[in-house]
Amino acid sequence: MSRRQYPFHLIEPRWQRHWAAEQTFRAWNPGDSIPESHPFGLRHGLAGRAAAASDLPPKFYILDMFPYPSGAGLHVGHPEGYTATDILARYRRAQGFNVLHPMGWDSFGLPAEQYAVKTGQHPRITTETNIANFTRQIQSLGFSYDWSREVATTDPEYFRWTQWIFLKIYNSWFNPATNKAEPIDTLTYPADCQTDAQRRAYRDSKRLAYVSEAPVNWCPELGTVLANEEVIDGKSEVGGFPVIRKPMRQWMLRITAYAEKLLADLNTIEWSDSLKEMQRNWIGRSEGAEVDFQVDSHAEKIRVFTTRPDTLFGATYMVLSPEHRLVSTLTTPAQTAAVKQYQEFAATKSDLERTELAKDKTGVWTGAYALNPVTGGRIPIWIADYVLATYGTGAIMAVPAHDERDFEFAQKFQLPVVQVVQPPDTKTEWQGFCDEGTAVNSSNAEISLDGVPTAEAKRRITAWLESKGLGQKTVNFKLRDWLFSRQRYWGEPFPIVWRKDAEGTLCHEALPETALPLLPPTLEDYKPTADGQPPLARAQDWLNLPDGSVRETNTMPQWAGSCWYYLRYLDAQNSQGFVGREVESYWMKSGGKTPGVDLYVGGTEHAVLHLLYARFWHKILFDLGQVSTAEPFFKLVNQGLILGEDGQKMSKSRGNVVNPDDVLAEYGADAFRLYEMFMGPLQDTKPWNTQGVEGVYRFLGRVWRLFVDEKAETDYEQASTVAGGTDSAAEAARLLDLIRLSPLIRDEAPTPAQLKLLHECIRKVGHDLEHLQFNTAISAMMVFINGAMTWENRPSAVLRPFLQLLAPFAPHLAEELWQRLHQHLGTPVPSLTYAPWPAFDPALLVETDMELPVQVNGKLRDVIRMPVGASAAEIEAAALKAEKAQAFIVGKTVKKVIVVPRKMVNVVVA
RNA sequence: GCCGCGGUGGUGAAAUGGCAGACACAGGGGACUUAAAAUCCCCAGGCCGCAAGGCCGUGCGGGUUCGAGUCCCGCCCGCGGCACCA
Repeated sequence: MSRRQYPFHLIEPRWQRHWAAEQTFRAWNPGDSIPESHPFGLRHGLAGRAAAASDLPPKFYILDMFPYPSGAGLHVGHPEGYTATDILARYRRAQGFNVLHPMGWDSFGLPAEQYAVKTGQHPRITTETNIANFTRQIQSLGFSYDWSREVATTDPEYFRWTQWIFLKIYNSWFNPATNKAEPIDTLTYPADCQTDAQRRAYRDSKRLAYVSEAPVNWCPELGTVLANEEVIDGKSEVGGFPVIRKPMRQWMLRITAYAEKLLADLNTIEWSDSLKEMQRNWIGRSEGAEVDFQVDSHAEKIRVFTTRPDTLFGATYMVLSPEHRLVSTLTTPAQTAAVKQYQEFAATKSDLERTELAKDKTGVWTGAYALNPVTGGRIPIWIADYVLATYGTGAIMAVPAHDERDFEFAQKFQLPVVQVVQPPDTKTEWQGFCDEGTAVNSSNAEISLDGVPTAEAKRRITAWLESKGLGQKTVNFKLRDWLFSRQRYWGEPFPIVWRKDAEGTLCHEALPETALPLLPPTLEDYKPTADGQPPLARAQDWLNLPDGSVRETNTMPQWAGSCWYYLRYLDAQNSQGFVGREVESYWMKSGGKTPGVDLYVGGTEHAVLHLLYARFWHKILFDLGQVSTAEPFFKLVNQGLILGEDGQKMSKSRGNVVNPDDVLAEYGADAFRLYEMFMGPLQDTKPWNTQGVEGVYRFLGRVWRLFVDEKAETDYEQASTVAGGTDSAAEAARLLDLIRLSPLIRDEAPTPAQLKLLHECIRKVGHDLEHLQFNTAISAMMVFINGAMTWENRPSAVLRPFLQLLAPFAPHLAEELWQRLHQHLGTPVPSLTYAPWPAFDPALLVETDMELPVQVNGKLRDVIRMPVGASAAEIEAAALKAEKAQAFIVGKTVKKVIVVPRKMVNVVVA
């Protein structure tokens, strides 16, 4: 361990205690009574009174993605985003905003449960231990969170409202007429719903939370089902275990009802292009048409979805997915055995195998034919697993000439290929041509598309199909409804019971709101039951209610709690509702320009998980009038991954994991914060480099030495060596007392050069903070310090604003020096957090002279000094005489001279 | 395959179309020191040259422009996402 650059180990705990005692970062809600002495109140003239929303300054809501408190503790990736938001939070406070900057715990999750299965220790114990450790680690970094708003998703006082929101969703339906969610009692019933049971069945089929019996993603290793978003390449997102399809009765949330809004509203928010694109791809909107094909010699019709209705004349066969409901009806006796065998073959394939075998097309003919509605031709009906049961109608018309997959299939099974699109470039082979061109061979007695470009041909044929009642324009989405139940113990229990109705049908019923929170039962054993029921089914007393009803034994997925935590922060102590109206409106709506959370920073791993789910819940709550914005997160930034020193992803097995605690012990929180911001742009992936930490640490040391008297520093060094390792607060205070500021620091007028250096720094830091360019802001401060170190006097009027610039980045050091500076000058110490951000004065940057590069034919040849006010003609004349440029000008014809004011001169010669 | 993002010294990186490489790391040299650490000062894109200076240089090839790392066209490579979605 190298010698300490400055006593951060004494300074940092000291200021962390101070902030906690003063409640410095407490954010005030409308109606809150602000204490007499609180620096926010003093700054804004609100001390000692209750501030109405209209009295409070503009709000700024800066949010971090709250962590899952894992047993492994904090990773260096966590503080990257947290530091960025903290810097901005502190900057906005200095600018005068009412800043909300909270932290909490996404604490439901698998590891605590798996630990419980192994050891029998209740997941709550594990979770609390981990939260305590995370809290310690996060607090040691000096982040300016308002801890009074801390939430944990596992807290019954939190999840009672998660359950409450679920009930709101359960008791709503999506009204296509109003295009929004409405309470279920606005539902009107069709005429054939006469009995209570019929009405109930209809109602249950419309709810935004509904029960479905369908093939789901089952992960045997994890012992639970998973949402589509949690399955990657046929494996579980957590753990990478195989996932199979298995029919099960599960709770679903009707996110597909919001597909259009989730897509369209991406245009109203400031997220990165890549993230928006990921959500767009996941939602997967495609426009096309549904077309009905009459089955030959049969009453049935087969409906298909196609994005290329213009190729209808080229449909030479059809394919149903093996699970399609008509397969058994259509199959001829001769083909029955083969079809059955293929269905079984397809059913046993896992998702993983399905993807791996994607190359090789398989399928079986059903023996049946359909009629092409435009050509009238008899076309064979096949089943094949390249057609997915879950997309479109689960059936396609195959146009082998102009679809790659159909072409492959047709080749393999020798099915006819008919050209109906002519490529724009006549040299292009038409077979397998899938782009847009011109329709050919596409006419019958009633309609002709021949010679019509693809886009127009789509319109014409769709209109024709509609007029004939054979089909219609349709939009399809890849997005599937959200599988919302898990076979877990450590999650929110559903506030649902099951009861048999008069006819003996098992029906679900919501618990009343007064029954919330519904706590999970205490268990001895957290494993699923022997017959495969979720762990909650073990608790017989909890499960069976006196009135004969039985509780739902599934729990909600981990994503439930994170769907709305940013709303709970607004009003974390509210026991009457999930968030108060006025409070919600103040933080989410007021302020005009940026509705919702003003800045949200987190990793990219939640692109189609948390970030999609939370938008969905928010939109339901918006429709139901519970929140005042359509989108929760206005601006979102993804921090880049921090790699190990070897440039590889950090992992235990590689042994390249950097532990924040170690960095903190050696360099302190301020250096750690500064380094994570100095590494490179926030959004970039970048490798860790411990020597880079040394670099910013040295910079902080130079800041310290700019302020501190050398002699006092030596005295302190000796005393602290004698004192050894005692870390008591009293001892720390005694040692710090030995520190005196440099006598060079005086209350005297700064020189123009000193002011210029300062204001260049103010300008650059302010600009860079607005653009989240922390790395260049830090280098600007380094430039200032490198210059200031050479000064023979150190005017306080320059050092004071510098400390304000430094404060968001290295708050502990800045606070210490700020306090000392004021004491040194014998003035009262104002709050650094709420001191108004230094104003930038452009007038101080104006120079009398400037350096002007002289180019000849675009190449730099000389640099001339000119007065700032020089005219273009004067500059031109001087440039033509520039000594070093002469060699390139003399003897040539000057064709043109370009003078860019204050930038450069370019002499064009020939 | 499709979509998105990127490619600049030994390394992390800077550069509203206007002096490429700020700031830092690693490196080299020096001061201080009995010595080391720490600190302070200097050098540092490549090639040629004793030097002055010159030539080359932002993945590759073209183009626009007085001027391109930056804009346009066509490639190559890397990273991330999606992937039989009809």
